Amino acid sequence: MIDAVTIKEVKLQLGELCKQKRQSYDMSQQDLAEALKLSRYTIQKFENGKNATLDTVLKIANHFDLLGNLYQALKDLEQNNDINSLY
Amino acid sequence: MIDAVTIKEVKLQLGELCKQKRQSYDMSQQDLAEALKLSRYTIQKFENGKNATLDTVLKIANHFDLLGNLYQALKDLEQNNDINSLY
DNA sequence: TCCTTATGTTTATTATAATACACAAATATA
DNA sequence: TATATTTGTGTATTATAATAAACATAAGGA
Repeated sequence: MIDAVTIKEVKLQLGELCKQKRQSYDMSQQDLAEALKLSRYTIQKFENGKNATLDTVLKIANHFDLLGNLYQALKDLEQNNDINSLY
Repeated sequence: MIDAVTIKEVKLQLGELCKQKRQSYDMSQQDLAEALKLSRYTIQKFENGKNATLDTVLKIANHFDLLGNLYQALKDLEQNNDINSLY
């Protein structure tokens, strides 16, 4: 029996990923905020799993070069090929 | 030379995926809105590529059973294993 | 220890996503 | 054709994400 993943868990994981990617580029929250023309508070809240807008999430994803992969994954899903079915 | 995917394109693709999944379940925008306790206008705007909140996107993803895959993909990315590197 | 930097948190304000209507225009369905 | 259903759009209001500024608290380096 596998526990269902919750929306809250996904948001926390998104924040964790942002933090980890940001640190891997040796950037502070302030650095990332300035690079994306967002406020540090927006980054701060996102990294701690709070709600955000799609634009904010995608700006961050784009900065870490994840937009192409995301787009392709969405295309695959549309053709009823979920990620797992590719193996 | 590959054109970079834009944030706008990702939002449009997200909307398309929502529409396609919704129709595959024979649901109207109204049906989906009621199931998720969102307004039809929110679904309408999302399907047409407008900005939305993370909560809205994840509610929709959850309804179409995509949350687990998304969570795992995020976990993989955190370990520097992007989707492509799995092949 | 002092000084700098990064992060967490608050308050107030602004911008905008979400809601709740209504109504028109398509798109089926009988 | 009619009729019903779905979708697109408009307007006003509400809820909340984003901003801006300040301040506290680490945590790290000189």
